[in-house]
Amino acid sequence: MRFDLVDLKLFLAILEAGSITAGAARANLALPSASARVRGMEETAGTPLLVRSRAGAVATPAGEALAHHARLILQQSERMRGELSRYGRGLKGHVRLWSNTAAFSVGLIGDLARFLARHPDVDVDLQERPSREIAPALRGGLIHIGLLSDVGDTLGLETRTYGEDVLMAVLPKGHRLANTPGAGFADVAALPFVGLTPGNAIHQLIETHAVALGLPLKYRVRVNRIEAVGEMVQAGVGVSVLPTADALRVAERTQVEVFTLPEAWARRRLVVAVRDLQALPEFARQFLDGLGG
Amino acid sequence: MRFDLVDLKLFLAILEAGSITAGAARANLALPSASARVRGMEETAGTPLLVRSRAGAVATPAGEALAHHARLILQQSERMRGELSRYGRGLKGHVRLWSNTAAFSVGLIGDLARFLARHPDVDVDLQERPSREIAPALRGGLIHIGLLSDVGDTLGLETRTYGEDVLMAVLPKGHRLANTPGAGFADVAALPFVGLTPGNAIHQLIETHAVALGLPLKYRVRVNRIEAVGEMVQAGVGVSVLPTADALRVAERTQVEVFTLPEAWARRRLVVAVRDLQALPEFARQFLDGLGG
DNA sequence: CTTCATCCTTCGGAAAATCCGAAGGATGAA
DNA sequence: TTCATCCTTCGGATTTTCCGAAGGATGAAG
Repeated sequence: MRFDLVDLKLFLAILEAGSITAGAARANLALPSASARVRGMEETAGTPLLVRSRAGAVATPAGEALAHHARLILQQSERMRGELSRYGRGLKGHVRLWSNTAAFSVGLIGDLARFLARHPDVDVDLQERPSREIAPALRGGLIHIGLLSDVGDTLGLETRTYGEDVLMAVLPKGHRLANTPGAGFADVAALPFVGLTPGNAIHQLIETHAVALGLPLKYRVRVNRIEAVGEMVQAGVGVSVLPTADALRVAERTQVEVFTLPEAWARRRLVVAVRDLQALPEFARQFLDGLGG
Repeated sequence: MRFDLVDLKLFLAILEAGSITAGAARANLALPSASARVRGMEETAGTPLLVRSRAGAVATPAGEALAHHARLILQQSERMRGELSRYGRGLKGHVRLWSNTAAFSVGLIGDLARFLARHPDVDVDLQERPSREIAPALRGGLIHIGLLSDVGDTLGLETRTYGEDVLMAVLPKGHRLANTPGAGFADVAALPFVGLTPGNAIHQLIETHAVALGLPLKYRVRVNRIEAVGEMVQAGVGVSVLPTADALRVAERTQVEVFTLPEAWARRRLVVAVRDLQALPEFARQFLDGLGG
């Protein structure tokens, strides 16, 4: 079969080294073998892949395309090797899990850590994906479990509520707002603000609503670690807004006040979904049991 | 080298067929060859991959993991073959492009169609990704061009403005709001609404701001094609909100009124980014020239 | 213009991997 | 007990792959 993994590895080695000669050496092949392999690939593709010159070889556009895919394939193959070798050393299973961003803030990390501690012989492959990609992946059998927002299309999947993503305000200790009945986002947004770095989904949600209220947030500082938010607020730099789980953790470690935002947009239902509970492997079901426990 | 493509194909064939015997036949191999390959894979992995029984063979958890990766690898390899065969038939280049959702509404599809028509010998691989994934992919050389929101991290990339994603209101012909100076989203959100299907990013943005205004949208109907929105509005079902490009196209084909929403959140700047303009292949630069032209 | 170094290709035989048919268990149903 | 089905093992044949040696091609150096 043409385009075996040796072919792909060799081709990348040639591009990196700049010549077939040097690439062959890197791939532990004799020069004639490398040359023959390249010729074979070019015959199969029906187009030149390398431009040979006095100084060496560079890729044609077709060669670039080949290299692009070769990198992806070899990377995937490397990941596979790694996983399988762990099975050889006693691993019992691999839970494949996709989650939207929100679920990370609702205790997923905690559940995950607890599960991994209790089941040292089960690995978890967790990836963050938009909700709308998760349902098709479940249907196609690509993953075992999905955590997604319930506004998406979950037809034909088995689901149960995982949690709610509710935002909380974080204030310096003793701040008057903490004991003000009826306080809401508008009150918080009017104060100096400790923000997360742009691109963060929660940040964007908050920003959006602040602008909608005609209250553009007054950022004193922007940080990219949740813990840093707590320290900044504690120091009196400003106030902030975090998902419940993060806010409570921050409240444990630093001297701050928190309260739940009453606005409807601060609350989103998250569901855990599987294609077929019966068909789920044992280890995946164990993981499911630990979710939200 | 262990785990060549024949191995992977064979393994999937065995799982589908339910036995090594039948899988070997599907993979055009004699039974002993298949058996030897499976044994070789198991030795390399250091763990059983199949449970043999009287009735056939089923995968162990390790085997499931292998199958998972095998599917991905073979799929990628198939895509590579397809691309390369097109080069054999005269293809000159392949532009790899990731875009966030918003850019689809700002004429990207039009630019794309125009480019493909003018350059029949260049293909475009367009994928929709969140903005925050695009910059790293550019830096890593995974893609040629990225279209993303400028709130993200574009440090070290060459960028220029591509367009703005501005939302417009869509109203039935002759609706009074169309000629009301100072009309805004609050006026529109108070009317019966023609919505897009949940999960759509624009839909979520609109929903968010409606709730923030204390005006939960009154959906008469939800559709998933832009054209259908125009027909619904024309029929007097309700009003809607669409990106400028879509709104104008709808206005051409159906009898509706449109006006731009004045709110700040309805306006987002989009940029086109590359890692290094100099190093860009010729065909990718041509594509770049056509963007926003 | 000649020489030389570098890079690639071609050729032929050796080594290795792969394949297949035949024969030999193992296992559960009849 | 017999039989059918599925898997494994064995030995030889075939095919693939590899490498060293020899042979262009090309541009730089003398």
